Parts: sequence; C-alpha cells; structure tokens
Amino acid sequence: MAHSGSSPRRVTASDVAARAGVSISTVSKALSGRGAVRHETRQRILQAANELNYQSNQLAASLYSGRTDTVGVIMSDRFGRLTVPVLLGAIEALAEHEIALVLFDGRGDSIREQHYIDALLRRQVDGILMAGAGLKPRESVRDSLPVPVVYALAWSDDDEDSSVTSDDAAGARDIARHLLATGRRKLAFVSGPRQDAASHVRLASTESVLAEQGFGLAHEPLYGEWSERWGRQAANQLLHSHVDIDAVVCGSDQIARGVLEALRENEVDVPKQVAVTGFDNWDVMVEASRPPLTTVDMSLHEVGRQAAEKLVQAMNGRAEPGVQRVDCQLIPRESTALA
Amino acid sequence: MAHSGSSPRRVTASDVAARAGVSISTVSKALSGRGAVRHETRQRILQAANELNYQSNQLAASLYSGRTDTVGVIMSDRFGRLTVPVLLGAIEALAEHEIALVLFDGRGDSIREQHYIDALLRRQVDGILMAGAGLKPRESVRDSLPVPVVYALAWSDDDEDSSVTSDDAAGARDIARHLLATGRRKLAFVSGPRQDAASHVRLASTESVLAEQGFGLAHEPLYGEWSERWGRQAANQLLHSHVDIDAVVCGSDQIARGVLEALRENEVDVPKQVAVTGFDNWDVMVEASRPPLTTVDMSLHEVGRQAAEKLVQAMNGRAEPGVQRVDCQLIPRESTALA
DNA sequence: CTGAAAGCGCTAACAT
DNA sequence: ATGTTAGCGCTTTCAG
Repeated sequence: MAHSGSSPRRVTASDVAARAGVSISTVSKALSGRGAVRHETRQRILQAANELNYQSNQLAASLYSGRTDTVGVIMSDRFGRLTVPVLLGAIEALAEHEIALVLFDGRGDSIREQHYIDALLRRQVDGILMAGAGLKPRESVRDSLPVPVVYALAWSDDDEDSSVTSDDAAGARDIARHLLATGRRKLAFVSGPRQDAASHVRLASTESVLAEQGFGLAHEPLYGEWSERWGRQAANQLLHSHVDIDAVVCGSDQIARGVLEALRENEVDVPKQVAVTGFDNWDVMVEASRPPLTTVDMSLHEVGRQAAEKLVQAMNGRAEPGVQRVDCQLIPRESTALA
Repeated sequence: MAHSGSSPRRVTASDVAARAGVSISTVSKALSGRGAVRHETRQRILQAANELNYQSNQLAASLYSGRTDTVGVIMSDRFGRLTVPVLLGAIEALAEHEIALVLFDGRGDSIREQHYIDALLRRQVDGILMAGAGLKPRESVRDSLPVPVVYALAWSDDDEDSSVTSDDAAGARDIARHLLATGRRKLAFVSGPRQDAASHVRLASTESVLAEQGFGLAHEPLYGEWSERWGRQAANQLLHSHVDIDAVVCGSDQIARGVLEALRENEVDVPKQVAVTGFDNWDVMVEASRPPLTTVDMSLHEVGRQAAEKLVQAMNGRAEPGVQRVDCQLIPRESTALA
C-alpha cells in the first residue's frame, strides 16, 4: 500500500521519549551514541524508535550545529555529455562522506546562477560546487561567500579560488606523441569551431609536440562543428586537397568518426595509410566506429570526484586554492595501430 | 577575491535588527511582507539587510513551518540517456515552483535506495521522486511514507501510487502505422535483448498493428544488444536470409543506425527499397545517420516535468494515484519517405 | 506599528 | 545515568 492521502504526523524525539518512558535528552544521547546511557535504557529507546519508525529531524540538528552535510551544485552551462559524468563523480564522492547534494541548473545564465547561489545559502549548504561544461576559465562567482566554493571542469579565473579540471592539453600532447611514436609525420588537424577553447588548446598542444621535432602540420587546421557530418566533410576536403597525410587528429570522437566513415568510403585504409584519433572516449562513438578509435579519456568522473573531495576538505577548513588538473588517459585502439 | 580561509560568520536577522534599530520580529515582518510595518521602517530594514548581505536561514523557517520547499530525487537505476532528460524536465518544473531538489543515485540497489529515502526523510523533504530508467513496473517503495512519492519512467506496480511514464507502446504503434501508410507491408523487427521490456512492448505494438490488417512480420524478430554493431549484424542477417523485406523496425536509434550503415554498404536504397525506423530520437544518432532517421521521441523531458508537477500537486494535498502516460511523438524523416 | 515571548525539534552544558 | 534548561534562527500570536 502506498502513502494515503493524509500523511501521518511526523514522529519526533518526544514521541520516542514518551514511549520509552525517558526524557527527550536521553533519547538524543542514546540515538547519537554521544552520551552515557545505561545499556538497558538504550535498548528500550532503540526499540521505541524502531516501532515508531522515527527519523530524526535533521533541520533541528543543523540549526544547532550549523552544519547541514549538504552541498549545493550548480551546473553552470547546460547539462551535457561533459557535465553529467562530472556530476556523477561528485555524487559518488559525496555519498561516501554521507553528504547530500542540492542541484540547480544554471543554464549558462549568470543571473540565474546568482539566484541559485542565494537559494543555496539560505538553505545553509556547507559548500558549493560550480560545474561548468566549458573547458575554459570562468568568472569567479562572487566576493567572499560564507561557504567554500570549488569549480569543476570550467575553472575560476581567480587563483584564490579552487578548481579541478581535466588536463586536456596534456591529453592532446599524448595523442600527438603517440602518433609520432607510431611513425606518423604528416598530420592534419580537424576540430570544432575555431573560437572554442577546446579547439584552441588541442591545436596548440599538437603543434607544440610537432615543433619539438622541428616540423609542423601537413595541412592547415580545419574548423567546423562538433559533428560527424563535419568530420565527413573535412575528410573529403583533405582527400581532395591531395596533400600527403598519414594521420588526422580530431578534436572530438564525433568528428573522428565522421572522418573514419569518409575515409572508409573512399577506400583509404585506416590505420595502414592514415591514422585517426579522437577525443573524449565516448563509448557510443568509440565502439561503433570502424576501426575502433584511438582517443583520450578526459577522466571526467574523476574530475567530479576530486572536485567534491576538494570541497569537503575546504569545508573542513583545509582549502587549497589553485587549479588542479586531472590526468587524461590515452586509449590506443586500432585506428592508430602500427601498419 | 574569493572567500578567504576563515569564512565570515553568517549574518542573522538579529544583526539586521541591530543595524536598523528595530526588533527581530519587525525584521521578519518587513522581509516576509506578512506583517504591518511602516513604510519608512521597512526601507530601513531592507537597506540594512542589503548592506549586510543578509540571507535568511531557511532551516529555521522550515523548522517552524514544517515545509522545506525541497524534494528528494532518487535515480533508482544508473544515470543514462533515458534518465538524464527526465531529471532535467523535473528540475525545470521544480525551479518554476521555487523548489529545490536533493539528488541521490540509487544505482539499482534497493538497499541503497532505502538508505537514501531515510536520508531524505531526515532532511524533511516535502516529497520524493523516484526516477527509474527501466520502462517497466517496479516495486512500490515502502508502506506509508510521511510524504508523497511519484514515480517517473519506471512506474510503480501498486496502483495506489502515482506514476508518470512514456507511452512508448503507442509510439511503437505510430511507427507501424506510419510504415503501413507509406505503403510498406513486409516488415522485419530488430531490437535489443529479448527479455528487455522495451523489446517486448515494441514488438507487441508492431504486431498488433499488423494483425489489424490481417498479416504479420515478414521475418521473425531479431534480438541482440542495444548497439550499432548489432544493427549491422542484424541487417546482414536479413540480407542473407533473402526474405523479401520493405521495412526494418528497430528498437532503438542506435540499432537503426547500424542497420542503415549495413544497408548502405550493401547498396540497398533507403528509403526506396527498404524503410528503416528507430526509437528515441537521440540527436547524435539521428542527425548523423544517412539518410536521416524516422523515429519516435519519447518526450522524456515532459515525463520529468509532469512527474514533478504531479508531485507538487500531491504535496499540496491533491494526490492523483495511477499511471499517467505521456504521448510520444513520431518524427518522420527521410529513412521512411515515400519512394 | 512595534516588541516581547513562546515554540518548531534537536543538542549539549549543567545539575541532580 | 538521567533530567532540566538554554538556545540554534526564525515566525507568529499577543500586548503594548
């Protein structure tokens, strides 16, 4: 049977006390385990609590203690492929500390964000996690909040703040080095919009690795959308340019998959003639692409976890300002295998 | 500047009162707007509150009122493509009511689920939303909770409970009718695992529509994984069977995309020779497939919204038991266009 | 129109 | 070992 229309009144410590024949404070001691209570009395109280299905009112406890064991999370950009894993990692880490999480969706609107920060403060959260999708710095949320704040993924531009993000620059360098190590020298670069930070970082990393060896890209960078369709177009463009290429570095798995498809349709052998790399390690793309795609996992779950841990630390008075970068993982698959 | 190590003490109504030279209760009246306060006094109080950056302590207010304007959400299965849109819809609807949401991830573990329900009750949430990914009934969460519960997507097996889910059976019928309306008669059916409720419902709907016209599937149903790879395999299986087919009904967009790819590689013209349909309207799949895929949108966002609305209603004493099914939308695209 | 006082449910000194 | 009391910050009678 489900709950009936009129909910039963919530049972309080005083109900338990009455039933066990003791005072309220004895109930509190018995249940919290923090006072000296005779064994037999404790048993009686536990039984009464059980029979009444008593759940202590944490509001009252928090009002007294000043702690709610709750943190606020504001998704500052839209929810998406990047932010959901971060959120999940944070949830997991917080659950281990028995901390609950109040979630708001800021939708990339800073007015709304402010509004939600106020709502969180009124709810007396012990800390705030700002989770943003953009792999770029964002404005600090406000001067002097009464609780610690940690930024996840999109880090704060103020280095007094604490942020945790993914070291995607290193990931992109790993990709480039992997290509060099497997003998490729003539790289093309295909990414999303030119103005996106992700495009910029990945290009810069790729070029810096090549520069160490004294050469550059074999074809000028191609910019478009973060889509498979653009990947297909770009690959065709490369093919028609007749520039000699032995690897295509893509800004995302989606783009890479489009590139793979177009190459396949033009009977270019991957990885023999051309290697292809992605970025994200997005299971759906990576498993379905032919051949399976070498890519970089941004460890987003871990970014979420570590951001949450950092916040908990700060809540315990051990704040660590600065931007922490979580390592990415190169995932080599067949699309770059040695010929 | 960010928050410094030692956070400033939180400012309370009594600070505001002191600064405005009035009593605490006058502050309360002025700020809540619920008491009679002289205009000039109110101004003074508002100004003081502003200067001190006062945020009222909702814990205290809730302790008094018995309302927290907070609901708990438990994702009972893993987060996934299905549950995230539901969650987003719920967040959106709750935000409109100025209700916050405490989120837990039950991970399909009912012990954990119970644990989180208790945690929510201790936090005095006004209601609980159980969001499950499985398109099938689930056990009612517990006898007689002190707050209303609404189930989203995975509905409760107890019809005293309130649930909101997607009418995917109707969606699957729409697909079948659409194929008949565009002249197809020889349908194949490719889905995920045989034991999954989604497979079962979609097959049953398809067959019932065909039965109305007095015929059945042209090929026995094919079951596999919810993956593109399986879609490709299944399509090859169909081609090798040499059974005459003019449409492939797929249990998901991913499968459909695999089917499309395999057909394309075998130079079967879609939609001229064979029509293909998916299920989900998952942008990434649908946009990248060639030709664009006819599919069904399960209105998951709307399921989340309506579940949240239903919960708010129940919290206001107007519970409506039963399972409510949100309409799906047929999205016709080129993969079923008339020849 | 304003303030003093009681109380929401809990915890922790302090007293017994 | 147990009970009494004060108080967390707010809202709301009830007096003035």
